[in-house]
Amino acid sequence: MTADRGNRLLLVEDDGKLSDLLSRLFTAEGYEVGVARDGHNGLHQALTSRFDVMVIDRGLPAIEGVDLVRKLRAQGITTPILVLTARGTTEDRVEGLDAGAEDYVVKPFEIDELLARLRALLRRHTDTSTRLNLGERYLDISSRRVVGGAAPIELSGRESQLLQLFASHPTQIFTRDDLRRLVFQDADSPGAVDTYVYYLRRKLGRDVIRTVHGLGYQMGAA
Amino acid sequence: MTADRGNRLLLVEDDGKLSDLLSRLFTAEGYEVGVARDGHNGLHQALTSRFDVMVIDRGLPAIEGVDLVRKLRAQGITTPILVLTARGTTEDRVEGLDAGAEDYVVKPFEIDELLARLRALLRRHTDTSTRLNLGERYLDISSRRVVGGAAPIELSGRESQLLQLFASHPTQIFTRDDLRRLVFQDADSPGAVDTYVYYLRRKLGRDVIRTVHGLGYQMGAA
DNA sequence: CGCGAATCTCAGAGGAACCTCAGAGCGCAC
DNA sequence: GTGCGCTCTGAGGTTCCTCTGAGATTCGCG
Repeated sequence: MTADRGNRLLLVEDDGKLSDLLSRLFTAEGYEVGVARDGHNGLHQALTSRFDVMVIDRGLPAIEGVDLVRKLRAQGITTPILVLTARGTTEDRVEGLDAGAEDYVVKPFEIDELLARLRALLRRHTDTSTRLNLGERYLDISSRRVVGGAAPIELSGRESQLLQLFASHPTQIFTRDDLRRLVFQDADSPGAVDTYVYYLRRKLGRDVIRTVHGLGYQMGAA
Repeated sequence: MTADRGNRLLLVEDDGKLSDLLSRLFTAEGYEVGVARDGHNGLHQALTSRFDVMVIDRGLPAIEGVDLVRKLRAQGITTPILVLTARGTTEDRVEGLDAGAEDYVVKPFEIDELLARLRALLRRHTDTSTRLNLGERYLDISSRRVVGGAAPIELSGRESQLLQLFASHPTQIFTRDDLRRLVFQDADSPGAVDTYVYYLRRKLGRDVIRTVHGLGYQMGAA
């Protein structure tokens, strides 16, 4: 997950100076960068080569940026796309999202923000999905809800973190100490673990988490 | 464009057996079906809720089918209407169409033909570009009004922009920062986001937008 | 069965996040 | 100019989350 060595990035940007700057920046960050100067070329590269993420400028010759996104999505390409958009009207800024882009950055932008968003994009797209199986129900990580019953059940941040851990390692037995270190910030808050197990049980039913007396807790009834 | 989720269909049919059969058929076809057994009820539902298409029988108690169409059109409702009729004379047909119905099917009819005509009706009428689904209601972007409740609710420009963004991405969670960058011009107006969420909730009900504590906001009841 | 240890349950403190709303500033229409 | 509606600010009140701690309950072993 940490190893972002050699993620392949396609940059579609017509402005020479900006293109140059960005491609060097991305390279310095460890990306393998492919550059296209217009929409046609971008489309061609995207269709003939594999990329992990794309950065596309809105104002492009030949094919406009948002159209390019649309065409790519129409071709079934699901690679995450970040759109660079000039500071315009609200519609301008939102249109990229509607076309199927995952994220957008408004120019002029902070370099650090752009890089952070790229990392977030890759991370988000890497971990398989936002859903974790809970038997009958599932946990929607991004919206922190458990869905599948009559009404969705909302979880707090901690509750969600804890449940995530259990759900992604259904057979593992976690000691209180494991959980304290993995989920809870504070070095010494031994009681908090028990409390949150209790909260989850209260919200989701006693069976979600099993107590292994003397050892710790485990995902229940998997 | 994005949301392929169930077109809402209102069926007004007094004959119990036929009503039952049709509503099940439409549901199986993927429509969200509302049923009324007489003209009064049909009128009431059409005025208080939003539908994408209506199927109305001519021979109705209380208010006759064609009269119902006329009343609906008089109320400014432009939802496409398909009329079912037992009689098939030219005059009948003309009367229904004059009243404002879009299409006409004579009983006994072929199921497939009925469905095909419904699809055609929806396709033709899909000026979805100006409409965004809000569950029971919809946002008319061009007039900046939310329609479908008792009385249409007028929104200001900002309110409309914000709601548009939520409505076109019902599952996405937007951070305050996302919203600030996308909807609000000013780089730093962190409080404005909260204020406009508050305005929308005050006008449209608390549930239109969900708070995800510590993360941001999301379209409510998705 | 009886006892200590482990676990469960829950009220509440403290702080962060959020909601509510009055009002100032601005632009536009008359 | 005057009035009105829209946008955004900022302050105060409220709600929610997190974690603590203490009493009640259950567990496992002799």
